Amino acid sequence: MTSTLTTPLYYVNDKPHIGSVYTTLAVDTLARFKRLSGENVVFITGCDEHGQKIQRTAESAGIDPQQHCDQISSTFASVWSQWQISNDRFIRTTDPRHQSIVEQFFARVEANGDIIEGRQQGWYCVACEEYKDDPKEAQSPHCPIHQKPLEWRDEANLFFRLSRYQDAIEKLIATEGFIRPASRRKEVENFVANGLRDFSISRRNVSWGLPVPGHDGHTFYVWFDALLGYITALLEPDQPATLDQALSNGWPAQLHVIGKDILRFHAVYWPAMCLSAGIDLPTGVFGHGFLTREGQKMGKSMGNSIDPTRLVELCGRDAVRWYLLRDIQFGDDGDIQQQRLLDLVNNDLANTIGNLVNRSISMARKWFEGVPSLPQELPSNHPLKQAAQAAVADVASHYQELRFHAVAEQALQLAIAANGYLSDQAPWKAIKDPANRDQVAADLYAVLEASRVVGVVLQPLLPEFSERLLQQLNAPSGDWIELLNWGQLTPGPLDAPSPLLQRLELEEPI
RNA sequence: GGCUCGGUAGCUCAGCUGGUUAGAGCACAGCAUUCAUAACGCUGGGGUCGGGAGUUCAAGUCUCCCCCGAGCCA
Repeated sequence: MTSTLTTPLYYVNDKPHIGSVYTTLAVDTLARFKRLSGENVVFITGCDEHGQKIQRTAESAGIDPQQHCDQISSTFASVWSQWQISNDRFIRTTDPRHQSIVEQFFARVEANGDIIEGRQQGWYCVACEEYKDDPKEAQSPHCPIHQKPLEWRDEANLFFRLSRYQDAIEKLIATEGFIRPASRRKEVENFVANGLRDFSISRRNVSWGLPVPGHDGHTFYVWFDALLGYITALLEPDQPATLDQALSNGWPAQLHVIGKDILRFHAVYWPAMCLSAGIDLPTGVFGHGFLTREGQKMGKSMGNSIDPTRLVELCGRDAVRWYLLRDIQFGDDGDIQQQRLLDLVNNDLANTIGNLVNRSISMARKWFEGVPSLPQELPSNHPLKQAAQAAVADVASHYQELRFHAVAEQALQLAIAANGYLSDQAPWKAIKDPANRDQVAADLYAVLEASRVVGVVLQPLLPEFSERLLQQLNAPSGDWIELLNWGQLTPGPLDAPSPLLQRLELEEPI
């Protein structure tokens, strides 16, 4: 059983922005969780490279569209590597194998009687690659999203008979858990309830796209082609580009994680296409929220975009992952505030968790040369054992449901409990009387063990930070689920600790 | 215009089916402490719960109207 997880295939219109990083970090965390839990994961990301918008962008830059795509998609690839994203695949829709998959898929849909010729008239936004609903007689209408003039189109196109799938789609989106978060389901339901209309899947006069077999002059509408990238991506590098081969490698996708703006494509159009082609439906779609920055939309025109590369250089991977996934409930919109980023990273990671590990190891080394051996087993109602059990409870389902903030909160609570326990027990005082040595040993063991559990819980979320933490504790490795259980640190020497995370100090804006 | 979701301390947000003096974290102030990354711990100030009306013994929590913000559809 393979868990196929996807980010969107990012449009190569421009370099990666923080929003793409956000989505990708979330899927990365989920993928890491699943791998640690023993699942076989295919984590797919990549780029969507066709369409008139790309064609025009390349033209205006005076380069060949392919060259443009090569440039931008290589930027995406290098950003993901910079962020140490654990994707298994990086698919580009200009991959020659993709064309073959699209053709086979289209043939099935056409054979099923779902392709008809029709005429599409209306105002079109090239930037959205979408027809808008402005009335025919509108005078120079503009796209509300892009603020650009709409173009009048009147062309014969191929249509996909989406309307035939009204009932099936209604049933699908009513399925518990198919659309997450649940709060976004209503929106799609309303849209579907208004009646599904056939939509055009081809364009004329767009050369930068895949030609539609048997229909001269048509290229596939970029969305039709792009969604199929999820399937092409399943092909191993050396496998023949057949639809059946790809599908056997992990289809259906378990979850498509996307921004809320493209929920409809994934929750309605895409499943209908799959139904038509007779292939299994993805089991879930998660539409997350949008990020603003200091209360403002980000964008080139605003001049307040966040460059992922600069961000990671200034703050580091751990800090950004922590901030984005712990402070913003995944699914909701969020606002990136620099001061808050600094406060949370410094408080939570450097002070609360980092310093906990640092002080605990220092004491353990000073008085016991490392993890103390226990004179007798800790009582089963030990406060830190209980705190650890609370921290671990539901951790798997929190990850499974993409409640990353809840995971973070639970880990943090355990670290806070451990710090509090140290204050209560004050081993630095107790140790002054040799009669207390056993008690101090037990206390330090408990605190070190609690720290270990914090590290294990956070592994999918903060892979590098957790790795350093567990290494400093000389913690055992093994089955992740097992490692969540209390009491696995073995007595033995420890090396001198070094801070897990330096406090961030930023003079300049990110 | 129809619909959806929000509006709770300076900032992020919790507050389930209505029930004692409305909570947490951050920020801020003070105390304490030295094992530790000027870290940890404790205490405190701070909110007419968007506005108004209503239902109720009792409303942040229910109903209606209005205002503001985000979004989907037309």
